[in-house]
Amino acid sequence: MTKNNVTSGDVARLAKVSQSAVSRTFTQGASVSAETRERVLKAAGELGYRPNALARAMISGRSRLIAVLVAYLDNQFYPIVLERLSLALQEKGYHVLLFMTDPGNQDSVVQRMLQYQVEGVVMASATLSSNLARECAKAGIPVVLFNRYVPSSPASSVTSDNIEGGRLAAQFLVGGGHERIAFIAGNEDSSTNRDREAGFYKGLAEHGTTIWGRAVGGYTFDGAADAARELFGEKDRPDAVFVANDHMAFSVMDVLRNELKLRIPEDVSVVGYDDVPEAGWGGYRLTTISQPAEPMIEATVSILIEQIEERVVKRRAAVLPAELVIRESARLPGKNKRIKSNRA
Amino acid sequence: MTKNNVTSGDVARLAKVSQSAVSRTFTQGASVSAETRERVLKAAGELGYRPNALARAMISGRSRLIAVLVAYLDNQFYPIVLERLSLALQEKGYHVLLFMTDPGNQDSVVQRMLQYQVEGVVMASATLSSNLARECAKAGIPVVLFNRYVPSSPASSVTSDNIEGGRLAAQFLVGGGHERIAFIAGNEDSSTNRDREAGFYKGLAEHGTTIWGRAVGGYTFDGAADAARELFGEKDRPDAVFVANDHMAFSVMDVLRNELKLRIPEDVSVVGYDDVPEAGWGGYRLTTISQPAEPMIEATVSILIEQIEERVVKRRAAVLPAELVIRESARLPGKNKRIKSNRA
DNA sequence: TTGAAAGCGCTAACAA
DNA sequence: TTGTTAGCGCTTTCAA
Repeated sequence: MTKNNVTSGDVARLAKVSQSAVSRTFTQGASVSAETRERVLKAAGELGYRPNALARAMISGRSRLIAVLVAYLDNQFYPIVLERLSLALQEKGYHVLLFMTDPGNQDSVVQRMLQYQVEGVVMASATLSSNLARECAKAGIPVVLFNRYVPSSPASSVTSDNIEGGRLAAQFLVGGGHERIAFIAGNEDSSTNRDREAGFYKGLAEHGTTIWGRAVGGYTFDGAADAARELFGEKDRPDAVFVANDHMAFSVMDVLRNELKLRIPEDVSVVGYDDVPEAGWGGYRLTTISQPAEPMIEATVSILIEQIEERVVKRRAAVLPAELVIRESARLPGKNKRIKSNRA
Repeated sequence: MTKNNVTSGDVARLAKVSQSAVSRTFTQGASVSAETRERVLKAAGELGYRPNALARAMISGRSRLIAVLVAYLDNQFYPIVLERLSLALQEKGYHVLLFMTDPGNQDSVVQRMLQYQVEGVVMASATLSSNLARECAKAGIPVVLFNRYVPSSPASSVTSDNIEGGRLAAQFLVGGGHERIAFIAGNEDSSTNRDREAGFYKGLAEHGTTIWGRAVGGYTFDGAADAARELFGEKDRPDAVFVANDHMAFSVMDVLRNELKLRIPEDVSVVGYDDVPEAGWGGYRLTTISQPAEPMIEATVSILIEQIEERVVKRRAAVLPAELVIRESARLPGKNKRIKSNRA
């Protein structure tokens, strides 16, 4: 603000055309003659004119702003998603208005993003309050839940096939000859945890076995450490554990190795979920279920843009295939290095 | 947009007051009688009225938007900064417009953020193009460089005391009795690398020694791995290495341990810079120089807000103290567990 | 294709 | 304290 004085009127005066002519040269698909256009561009260049996006948004009803709500960025999955998502949105001419939320401030966040006339919202690593969903629906703004879903809500969702992912983990662990297989849950209210866990149990059942032990880590680093201590503290400990995400799996591995002096995978096999960059690092070499970040982002953007441009908000749910990535934190079933999901 | 029909006019009609009365009840410190205020609030509540931030920004010249430019989010230092920064800004009533930039698209990013009438910009993990600096200066918009600085530019900066941090690393490594001390540089054009390296050499000199070897990792994971191979491939290898940031240090540790079968810290001591969360993880236990993220963010916000509210853009440079955090990746000099910077 | 005119939703003088 | 009035910078009819 402060100083961005140059308006379309100034340009018009210099170019000796009407102000609307200036506006037209700067709007896609408006009819301007080549000559007018050139004069306007020249004048604009001389003055350093830049259309005011706020004014444009007001009159056209299109802010080209997308609210992205994020709750915490310490799980590396989300920074990467945020990076790719911004990039993809930028490419389509939209811009990201970033909000950090926690359950406590979500109502004020909703108000603020709606005041800024955002055209869509994506929620990643954040819990959807029913209030948010309602307000957005009322305003006719599409919202997509990234890596989560709420069946009862009108919000769209994009997830990996968590059920199938859980099943893959079970199949791999059973195949590896493990006999006491445990699970460390994330946040029990989350759809990701529910589905991964359900798929995992289903997979175990398909191979005629069941869960040996279970603890809850709440998707936090410290919570996972406690869960690991609880599960592996006894003499009769599990010989394999499926952890609901990589972020927790690292913490579990730390406890197993450093506190309990167990070897991975000789004493215990560990399988995670997400395939964040650290999973490939030498300190962990974590066998995990990979979430297809890129396709998930593409789906998010296309759902959003479509609903914005067609001006119809309808619930859509994209489920992208997950895939097992074998590294060294779990004993191998055979010699195949990569098992694909059988649901493409 | 689509549907947020309710305007201050609608509220005014229902409350039977003027439209300005409505505006006043929603602006800080405007004079409205308790009665009017109440009637307006009631009507607003019934209609679900929400002031349009865009319209407000236009007329008042205050968008309350801050552009945050980021280049890559795979170094965990930045996601965490982004999280805290958004939170701090949100608390002050500002909002983050996020831009992912690379040297190639920076010009278009500048144009876009200026179109949105941002009131300030912070650049983290991104190189400042002189064009950006110039355009912002012309527009009277304060910019603060986070974790970097450009001496010749009008942009403010917030950094840790990288020179002193480098010195601390040298002192610690020399104290640990190492005799062949090497350095792995980040991006050689960056101020962080220049200062950390200069401080490191200065520290070595103060103890009557000099650098044994040096390689460049470019602040990337793969680049650091190559640098480590280059430096440690020879028979006559270093017995200690200071790596210009943690992100690279992890990669270096992976190469040393897994490829070269060297023990840390028995064969080689490794010291990093940043103290990202992973540095504390069991897989690395990295001794490192901690950047004071919280104070750095506070400084960023206060520089920004002050310049926005006083409407004067002047160059300021905040340098916050760095501190050695001792873990297990480097041999100890004595038995003290924490050496503070001597410049508070 | 062009210009004149209206007006998006709001804040900020100004007078009352 | 209140209402009236004049715009902020732009897009979009509407006639020409």
